[in-house]
Amino acid sequence: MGSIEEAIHQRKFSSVYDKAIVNILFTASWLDTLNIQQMKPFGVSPQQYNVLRILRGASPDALRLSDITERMIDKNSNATRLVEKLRQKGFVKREVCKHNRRQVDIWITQKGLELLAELDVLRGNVKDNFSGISEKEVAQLSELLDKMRG
Amino acid sequence: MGSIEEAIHQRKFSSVYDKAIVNILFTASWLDTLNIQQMKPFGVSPQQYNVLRILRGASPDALRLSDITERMIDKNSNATRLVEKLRQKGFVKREVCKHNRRQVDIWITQKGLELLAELDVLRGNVKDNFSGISEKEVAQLSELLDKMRG
DNA sequence: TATAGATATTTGTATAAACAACTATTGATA
DNA sequence: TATCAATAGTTGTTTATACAAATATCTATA
Repeated sequence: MGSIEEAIHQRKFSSVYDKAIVNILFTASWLDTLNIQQMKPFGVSPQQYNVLRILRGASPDALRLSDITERMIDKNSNATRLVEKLRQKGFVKREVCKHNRRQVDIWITQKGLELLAELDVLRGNVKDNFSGISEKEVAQLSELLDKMRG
Repeated sequence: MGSIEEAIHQRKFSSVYDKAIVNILFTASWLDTLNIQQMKPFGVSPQQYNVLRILRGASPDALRLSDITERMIDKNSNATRLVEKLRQKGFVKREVCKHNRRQVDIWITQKGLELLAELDVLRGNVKDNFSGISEKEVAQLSELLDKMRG
């Protein structure tokens, strides 16, 4: 696909800043599209996958809904509804917290762990998808993004 | 906000590739949230803003719907509906193409140009929002993103 | 021990995304 | 010049986002 200029048929940007912003948004949309296609056969969306990975990180401990929200990539998403979707499919279990009944504890189930294991295999060695860029450069990309957000 | 590790409370990633992907998605969501808030008072969404900028780039010439789709940041969006929303607000004009009646020509109106001018002022010197990163680094960020997409 | 405020989550609702299916028009060709 | 495939755009439908408002519970304190 090459440069962002080719990708969106735009020859000039008003500044390198503007170009970088467009490039980040475009690349994210591109990644999201790939992810949606890859996960669709498994019946989960990228956001649901993200929640499952968060829960696996804490497993076998539970997380509260607010913990999940804090850790989500997209902070605006509605964790209640995502969790409910996952619960209906049997990938997570939820229970009102006994000590503080405002809170809800959520765990990933065995079925959820198995789904992630399948997806891990499918996603394979992530680096295989990025042959044109070195590990060092990828690390640098992350650093620059961190720096950009201030 | 600092590192992606802080931002989403995650200490370790399975690889630098995985971390970069999460970082791109997170940064895009963060930018989108800022953009939504900034544009809301003007009654346009980031996607609609994107379409208007594309049309300004061609102005005073028209673009066909397919041209707009090709140039959009989010290729999955429905250009028909975005254009219709903009038309209802008077920011674009559309007309079935005379030579090929399957095609639709779309122009940005004076009102649309004025809206963009206002938004340009508001968005100000984009670089002011990114004080922690140099112009050189921002350019490098774009290059790395291009490279990552292969 | 009432009560006001803080906290945690849920629900409502308008708008937008994802993606397939449909319509209209044109171009190629038999 | 009919017919079929290709092209350009539109519409339908399900699901998700954005964000405000509501509910439920807890905590501090007068």
